Amino acid sequence: MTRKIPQSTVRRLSHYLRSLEGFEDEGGTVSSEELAARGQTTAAQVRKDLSHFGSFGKRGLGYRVDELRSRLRHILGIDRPWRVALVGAGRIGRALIEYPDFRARGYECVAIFDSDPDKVGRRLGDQTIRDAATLEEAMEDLQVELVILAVPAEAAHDVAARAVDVGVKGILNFAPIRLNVPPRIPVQDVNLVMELEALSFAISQAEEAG
Amino acid sequence: MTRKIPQSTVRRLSHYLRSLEGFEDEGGTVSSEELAARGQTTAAQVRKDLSHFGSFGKRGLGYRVDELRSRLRHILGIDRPWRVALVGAGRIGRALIEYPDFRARGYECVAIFDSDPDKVGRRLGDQTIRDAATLEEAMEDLQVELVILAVPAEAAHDVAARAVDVGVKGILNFAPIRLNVPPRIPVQDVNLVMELEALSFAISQAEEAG
DNA sequence: CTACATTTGTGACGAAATTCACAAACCGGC
DNA sequence: GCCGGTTTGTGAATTTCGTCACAAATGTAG
Ligand SMILES: NC(=O)c1ccc[n+]([C@@H]2O[C@H](COP(=O)([O-])OP(=O)(O)OC[C@H]3O[C@@H](n4cnc5c(N)ncnc54)[C@H](O)[C@@H]3O)[C@@H](O)[C@H]2O)c1
Ligand SMILES: NC(=O)c1ccc[n+]([C@@H]2O[C@H](COP(=O)([O-])OP(=O)(O)OC[C@H]3O[C@@H](n4cnc5c(N)ncnc54)[C@H](O)[C@@H]3O)[C@@H](O)[C@H]2O)c1
Repeated sequence: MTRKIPQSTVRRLSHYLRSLEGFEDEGGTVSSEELAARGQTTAAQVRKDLSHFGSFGKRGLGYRVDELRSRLRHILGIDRPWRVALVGAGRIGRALIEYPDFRARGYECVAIFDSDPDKVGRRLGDQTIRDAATLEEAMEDLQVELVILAVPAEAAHDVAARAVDVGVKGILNFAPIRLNVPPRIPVQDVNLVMELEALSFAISQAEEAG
Repeated sequence: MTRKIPQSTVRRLSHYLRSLEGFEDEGGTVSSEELAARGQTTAAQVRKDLSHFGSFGKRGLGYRVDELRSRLRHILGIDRPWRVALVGAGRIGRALIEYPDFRARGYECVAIFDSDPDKVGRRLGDQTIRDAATLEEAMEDLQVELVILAVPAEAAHDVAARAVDVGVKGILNFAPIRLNVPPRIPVQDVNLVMELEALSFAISQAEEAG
């Protein structure tokens, strides 16, 4: 039933969950058709995506909103809190850590690290910025599971390796390089330059076609 | 030759370009094998990706680094500058606008807008923040082509529609909603919550498998 | 010029993802 | 309890994407 799930399916599951959160009628039901209309996909796709994980939903009726929501939360692994650390309290790091939606989804920031002596000791959000030299000790103590990596590219490899050494389970990487970590550690890359390039590609493509 | 290009191909092209920029030997050549080793793909994939756009490269030798680089720039549409406006000078907007890599790649910020009277008139980067009420007029005057949309979700639809009305060609959208713009306007969504969810999904999945 | 070592470009093939289509399940009404 | 209207769940068909394998092209050495 649940084997190799396409990455595109995972993204759609996130979309479905977001759609469901915009629903008032908690006890009500929703059909694959309605769900498809909100994301931009098809009813068949919705059903196929969900069927990878079991068959909740009643024929002739649809899916119960509250049940589907908690199922999706479970599937995405956010039916429990995650202990997150931010490394790199620079521009992007500060923006992220003050973003309330992460915590609302269960991602709880339990530590912030930076190597800049001017930043160490300052407050950011509800944390005091720690010296990056204490990263191993603190991450183990605090049982950090996820790292948001927002340091310059030169430092990213080193930080990632150290975090993995002390048992971190996954990395959200903003540095524009491919991290060299063991394959068992999932790494999610965010590369905003690439997103802009995808945009200008799409535009240029359309212009050429006329 | 050039028909419907997979999104995954576009992302790989960005990677190839980044790899090439790390090359010293400008006049030298690079093989699909070498290029594949730097991204995590195969030599055949590299050749297939490039073949969608023509056949540059010499058999028995490889691709000339400088030529391939300029070809990729052309394909991605970054062989010319793009006129970009930021709307929403909040946390994420400020982080982005001070990020030097955008300009280095040809994305030039020509205007910044915000609706908050406290922010209007302040400097940010090399720009003065403009009143969002003047968005239409200023965008037309400045011939803005791309918009980086970093406003709260409630405001995003409105801003997007207004930008499209005055001729903007594409949108990089950070608001966690699906914009309702005409299909001819490419929209690239960046949703960081979804990236974290993909991470926790991957981890949970691995744990269940044992 | 010929033999040889490379590496591209691409058609054929295979794998993966999406769409189709329909039997099975369910609800409400009577 | 049965009928009619719905909607799911899923094998099969289709489309899209990635890999393979090899002929054609190029450079080099002798
Ligand atoms: N700012 C953006 O909009 C943006 C966009 C895309 C990608 N990025 C990437 O995100 C990363 C951070 O970018 P930024 O703009 O926030 O840079 P920044 O210079 O503002 O912040 C980097 C922070 O990391 C700290 N740091 C450096 N080495 C460290 C180490 N070894 N351990 C702990 N902390 C360390 C620095 O002191 C600094 O506070 C970079 O890799 C950049 O390429 C940034
Ligand atoms: N901060 C993050 O890390 C982060 C991460 C992911 C997504 N986002 C998304 O990015 C968007 C911005 O987030 P943020 O954290 O920067 O919020 P923010 O509140 O710090 O900034 C939003 C800015 O937009 C301005 N604004 C509001 N309405 C406007 C309008 N109609 N026209 C022009 N400007 C307007 C506000 O004055 C404010 O300066 C949100 O949609 C958020 O969900 C933010």
